Amino acid sequence: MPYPAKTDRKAILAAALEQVARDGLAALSLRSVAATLGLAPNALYRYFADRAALEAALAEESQRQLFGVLQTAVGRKPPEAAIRGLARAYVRFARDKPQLFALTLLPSVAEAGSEPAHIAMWRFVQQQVSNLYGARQTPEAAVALWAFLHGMTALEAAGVLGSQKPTSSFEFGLQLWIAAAPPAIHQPSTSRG
Amino acid sequence: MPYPAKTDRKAILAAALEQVARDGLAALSLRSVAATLGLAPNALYRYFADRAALEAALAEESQRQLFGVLQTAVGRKPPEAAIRGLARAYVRFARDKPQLFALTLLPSVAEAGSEPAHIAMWRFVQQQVSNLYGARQTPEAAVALWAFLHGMTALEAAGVLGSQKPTSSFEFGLQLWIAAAPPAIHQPSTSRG
DNA sequence: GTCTATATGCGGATAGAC
DNA sequence: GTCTATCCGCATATAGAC
Repeated sequence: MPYPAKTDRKAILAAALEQVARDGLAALSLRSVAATLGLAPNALYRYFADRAALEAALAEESQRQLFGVLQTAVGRKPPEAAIRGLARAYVRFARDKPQLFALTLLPSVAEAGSEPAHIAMWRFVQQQVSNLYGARQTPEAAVALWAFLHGMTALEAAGVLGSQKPTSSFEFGLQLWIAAAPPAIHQPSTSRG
Repeated sequence: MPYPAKTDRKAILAAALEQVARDGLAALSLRSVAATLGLAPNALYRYFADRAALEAALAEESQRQLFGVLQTAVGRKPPEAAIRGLARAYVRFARDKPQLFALTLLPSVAEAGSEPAHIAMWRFVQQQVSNLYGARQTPEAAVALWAFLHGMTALEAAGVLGSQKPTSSFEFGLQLWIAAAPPAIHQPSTSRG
């Protein structure tokens, strides 16, 4: 083999993800990724059809990472604590890795045979919400919670809050959402039946 | 004068805004704007230092437009109806002009001597919220509402809601937020004291 | 079948002529 | 204030070395 593989999907994704986390998706260039890996400027086209394909793979990876963070934050906590942990982890992820977080809502492409991360993540979130809200209002409540959390990250990232402390608004909205949960379902701590 | 002025800031902004509304900010090119105006590729640099300056001016304009829409939606409605109208208008603006709306949270630069649109808009929103919530919790409540609305637009635009109807979640979250307003202040319809 | 070399087109930005 | 000319960086695409 005169030209053994110098790289693979995994290495490319790792290098690209590092650059995105540092400079943002818009600043990403296939050339710089190739350079990092010691390759010709366009060697990556063998692994990704075009820039869009690479971006989709990066989006998938960002969603996997966010999902992992949320799972860790929830752990085996009872419903309300689980939601609080999840909410805090979501906002923190967005704050700590803003460039990565921006990929979270982009169209993604999972590797063949594996479930897209955003599907599994959304199912997970809905499960946590249903533990607190019951099945009836879960879809609406879950979307509303997600929207609130995502909006908070967007406002904070945009810097439009100015002197306004994000934390107090975060607590305000989250408390408001939790307080609206049906009290009957609020009691049992986990869904073990 | 061998080279009389063929254009001005206003004409450039109008042409650029039209292209942004159609194809998005990322697809905007100074060249295409110049071509639309019948100018050399770099003639715009006389009016804007660089692309970023043009983008900031476009952001300012988008914020002015959004502010106008919100003002119209509120009109002289009583507090709760004003909030509902404002919320609906915000989401509708984002849905109808997504590319323009995306400029709304970008750093903007107002023309010399005039107040930045986002400042005036935020003051306006807080006034509407205070009519319903009273002064005490207004800052937190206003940010929480804005975050929820913005998040809804982001989720809808990203297409992550799938079969989930956005409207029901919108109503759910909005109702939840309104119901949390202090009932004592909920009564008087306007602040005329 | 992976990599290199190369050509083309597009966009941002600057220098200097008029 | 506009023009021509030019440089740079990036993405796409193809031909050819090995």
